[in-house]
Amino acid sequence: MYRDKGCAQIGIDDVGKDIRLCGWVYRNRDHGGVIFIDLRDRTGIAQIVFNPEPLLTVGGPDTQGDTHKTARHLKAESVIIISGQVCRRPEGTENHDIPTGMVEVHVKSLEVLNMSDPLPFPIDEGGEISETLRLKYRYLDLRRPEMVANLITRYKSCKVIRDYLDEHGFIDVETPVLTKSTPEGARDYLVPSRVNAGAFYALPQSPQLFKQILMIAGLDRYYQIVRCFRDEDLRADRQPEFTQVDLEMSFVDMDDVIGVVEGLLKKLFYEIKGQQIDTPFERIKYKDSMARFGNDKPDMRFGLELRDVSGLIKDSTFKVFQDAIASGGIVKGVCGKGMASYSRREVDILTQEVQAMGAKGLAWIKVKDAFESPIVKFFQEGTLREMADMLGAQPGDMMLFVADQESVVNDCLSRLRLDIAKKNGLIGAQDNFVWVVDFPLMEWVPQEDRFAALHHPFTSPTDDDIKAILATEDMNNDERARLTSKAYDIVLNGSEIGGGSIRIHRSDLQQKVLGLIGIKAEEAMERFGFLLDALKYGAPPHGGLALGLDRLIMLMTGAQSLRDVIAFPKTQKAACPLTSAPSQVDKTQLRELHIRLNIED
RNA sequence: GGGGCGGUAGUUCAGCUGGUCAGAACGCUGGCCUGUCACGUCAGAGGUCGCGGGUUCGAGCCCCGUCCGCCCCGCCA
Repeated sequence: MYRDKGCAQIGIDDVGKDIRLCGWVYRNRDHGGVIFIDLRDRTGIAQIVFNPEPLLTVGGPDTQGDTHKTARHLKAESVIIISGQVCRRPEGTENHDIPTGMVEVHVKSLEVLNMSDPLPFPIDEGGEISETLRLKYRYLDLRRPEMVANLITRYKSCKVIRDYLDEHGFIDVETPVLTKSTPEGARDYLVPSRVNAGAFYALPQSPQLFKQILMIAGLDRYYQIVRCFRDEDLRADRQPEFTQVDLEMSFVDMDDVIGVVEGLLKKLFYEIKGQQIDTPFERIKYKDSMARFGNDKPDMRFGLELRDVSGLIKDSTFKVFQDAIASGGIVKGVCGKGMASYSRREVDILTQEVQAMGAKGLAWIKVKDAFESPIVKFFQEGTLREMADMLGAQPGDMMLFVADQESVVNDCLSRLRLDIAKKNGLIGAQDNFVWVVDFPLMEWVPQEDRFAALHHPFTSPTDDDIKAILATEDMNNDERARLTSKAYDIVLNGSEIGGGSIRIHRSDLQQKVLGLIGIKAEEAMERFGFLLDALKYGAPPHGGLALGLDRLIMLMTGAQSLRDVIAFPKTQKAACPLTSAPSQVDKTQLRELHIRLNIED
């Protein structure tokens, strides 16, 4: 062993002991005589001291002189090993900002294990560094204490999760990374097969089908902390490869899965953040979430709920609202808390924002002593008062309305609602977990001119809907749109952190549901016939859920980006600045894979 | 695929209406300093203004194209 302890593991109990430490030179303070160096490793920082005169307790003044000279010229991030005596710091020189601030090590010998070149960017400051540079020199970036802390939080969270699931009878089973293209869902990452000319593996978007197969195999309870891949464009909270806490259980219904996951999150937040969260979590129906918050991941830490005023304004003479309703749309509003003082210009900016989301415009009515707006003349005084009541608007607020098709209205107002809350500091400090339940089974996708599964094609309908589906030959569009699934999403502070469902475990029902979303029997057999076959041989009722680990850790650490909780993340173009992946490959490799490139200029 | 913002010293940035605009801070190099902890202090070095083209007497600044990064829409649970 090179060392006796980690840098931050020395303390008042070690005073008087001789000790060896290794680490990186974090900061070097040369006072001409005495030299202080902050020595850093994963555990933290220790102050080591070089005195110009040899300590009385040790011999060799000549070596001491050399040591002092070497210490003076140590460059930042050089790796050194020292031995010396742990001493209590002199009265008045303690540093209460660091855990080891009561002590310091008086160095007797110093060896430079590896001198560092000048750094491409400073790692000892809080200042923002270009992310490309950070990713290119990720090994330096990861030395920063906050990055170390994030990775440690991530590791500890995984350990808590594994321990919890182990205690609840789950076993970790690995599933293939080279697998088959997934039905529905996102674009697959493909891997060409050398030995099967023209054939491709796909990287899994999730182990969905495998975990169902494991249930059919009788594994009873499975989990995996597993890498998943989706070849879609990125966002701050989206990476091309990401990690899921994937779990599946047999002989369960929705409440069982929800119970296990609530227990998991409760334990996780307690162990990692010391935070007590109350279970069971609130549940909200999809339909209600859309109505009250305009999306299926409601941030319920604040009010400002959306209200449908279509009924109220029936008799108004405001043509914009009338036209929207006449063409099948609705009018909804949200309360702009404290925004009655907004200037024309500020309102214009809001208008542009909703227009960017697809709305034709934004109607506003300021609530002051009277109602103020170019459009008040179209409404009865009583109607205006009722609007204000519905929206909870007080004097000083501004009512904001969008009139359009329901989806556009919800889209615009849900974002507007979040904006208003952020700008006005209305977001409560208490974490809010909520289950969104009763999702539609399928939805109409205009671009593809068909229905598609909202969750995925293996999601079970509710018991009533199962009966209805099995009892009829076919269903019309209205009937299909009304089907409800046993799917559930877990939402934390307006971010979806996971989702799952009870699966279909009967072959006949699965066939019918596939039919309803327009997947033909032949196509189904070709793409996931193995699952359909498996359902015929004694598949137990089962269901599960997957948590997005990266996003969860991001929320728990307060990181601004997923990239800050992933050791080696990719840029928005899915590139890795450290390794320069993806990159071109040798022609020979392509030939072996039976691939010829066809790149347009 | 579309929209927005950005790219100037090793780093973070400033650079006005095109004309002392090649600048600051930190870092780096060398010196001084025995109790600092973002030590202090003196001196010095350091630039293809992302890249290509254009307008102009003159471009870091204006125009066109392009590359890269970030945020958002589409896409994606």
